[in-house]
Amino acid sequence: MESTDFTMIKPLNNKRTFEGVSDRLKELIFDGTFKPGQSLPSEHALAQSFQVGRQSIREALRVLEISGFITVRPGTGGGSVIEGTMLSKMAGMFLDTFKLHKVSLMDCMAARKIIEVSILDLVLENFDESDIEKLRENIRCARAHLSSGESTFEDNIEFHRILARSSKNDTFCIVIEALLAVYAEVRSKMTVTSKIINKKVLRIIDNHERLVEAIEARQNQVAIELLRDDLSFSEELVLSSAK
Amino acid sequence: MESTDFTMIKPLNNKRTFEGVSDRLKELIFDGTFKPGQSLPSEHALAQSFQVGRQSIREALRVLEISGFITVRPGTGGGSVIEGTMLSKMAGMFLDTFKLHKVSLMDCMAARKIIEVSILDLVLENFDESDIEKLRENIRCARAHLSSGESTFEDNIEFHRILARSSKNDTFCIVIEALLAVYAEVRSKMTVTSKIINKKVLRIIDNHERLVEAIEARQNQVAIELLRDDLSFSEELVLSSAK
DNA sequence: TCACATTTGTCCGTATGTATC
DNA sequence: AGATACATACGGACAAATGTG
Repeated sequence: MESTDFTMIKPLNNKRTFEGVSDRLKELIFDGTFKPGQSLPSEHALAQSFQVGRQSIREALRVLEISGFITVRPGTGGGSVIEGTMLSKMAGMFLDTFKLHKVSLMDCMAARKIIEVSILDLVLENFDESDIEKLRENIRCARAHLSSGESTFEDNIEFHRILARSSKNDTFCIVIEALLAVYAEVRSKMTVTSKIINKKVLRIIDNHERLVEAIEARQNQVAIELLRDDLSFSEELVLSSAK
Repeated sequence: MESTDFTMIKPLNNKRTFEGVSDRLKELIFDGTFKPGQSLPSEHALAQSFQVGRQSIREALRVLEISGFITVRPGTGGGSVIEGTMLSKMAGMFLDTFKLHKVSLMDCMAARKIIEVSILDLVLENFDESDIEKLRENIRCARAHLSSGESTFEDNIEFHRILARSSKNDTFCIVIEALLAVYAEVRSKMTVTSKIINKKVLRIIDNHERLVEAIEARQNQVAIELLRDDLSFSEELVLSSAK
């Protein structure tokens, strides 16, 4: 300790070093200094800029990585690339929360039913032709996969994603993404004989198609009933397999 | 490299070391090997157990920490304590997602209105006396804070949290927690003159009280209208201040 | 194909801050 | 107050991955 008074150049923040770094980097991403697609400086460069050790930088990057702000790749030209969306990480964390809190599947499916039906109201108010086209494309895709013997699981998930987007409300998109993650996790663990599932899958796709028609024709009540059917069917499927 | 064949003691996983560690620790928390309130072994002990360096352990712990699985405290007897809930971290990440995706406040408040009204249906089916008592206690608390000049902001947030819990559906609790985080963030940035806000706050509390009465009396339609009023009022408040 | 530079991934040794006893 | 145990942080070193000439 020399006599010169080092009146707190850093200790004024009670945060840990890596927290200060990750918070600062978050700010810079939020305010657009670093844009999606761009890369953050290398760990070494960041350590020099922030005047901290590389370990602190790494822990800060770890925070940003699992929060979904960046993806990190090794090697030349690699580094920390700023992501444009946090949706998948967000949904993943939602899933972890469900597991830790041991939320019942029944609760989750019930909530999903209620929320999706609510969303449908918004969809019926706000949809446009391109939404209908995306939904139809999804159905075509699902039929193609079905006939070639591939799984239509992802298509069915995507259908509900597109439906949520058609509401033109981003909040619902995020919420549905999270709920779908739970659904996807459960379904992915289901072992089903393809014979039985084939008939069921066809029913789901046909149901989706009728739903799209009802939406386009603005037959609100019909659409709501069809969506309820669809979700009840998924509910049954999941709850029965989960014993 | 000796001639003895090291047939993959580790490299069989393509994951990074800290990922393997954090995933394994997650499993151990999920399956109840480590229970909430308990502490993980110290970093040094973990490093020895996993046969990896401390830095890898640190990054793994960082992942678990910001995911909400553990909280870390320095000092003797400190360490990594397993948390019982990830709700606040979850809500925080939801907030980050909102910011990064630049979701409009209007969307968020609209979604909240729709979802909370949906929840009210469940509340009216499932509430019991203890829920009513908790809501009343919250209102008493809010009035006390109001008369002593303190902020009733947290009370108002808590009211909606309790309402969500009364639905007995954990999924909605999580979703509402996330939406409330967005609301809280916006409100916390609002600078309001206490004179004006006092009248508004009183109106909110009175409204909450009438809502509780309507729920208890099972006047479903009245309750729904009162909740809509309450949320519309919040919506106005937030949207006007946000320009 | 073969270096070579860059960047992340990992480990070690050491020192410091902090909370508990 | 002192000792202890722990997280926090730094710097150096080397390995592994990846793109470039």
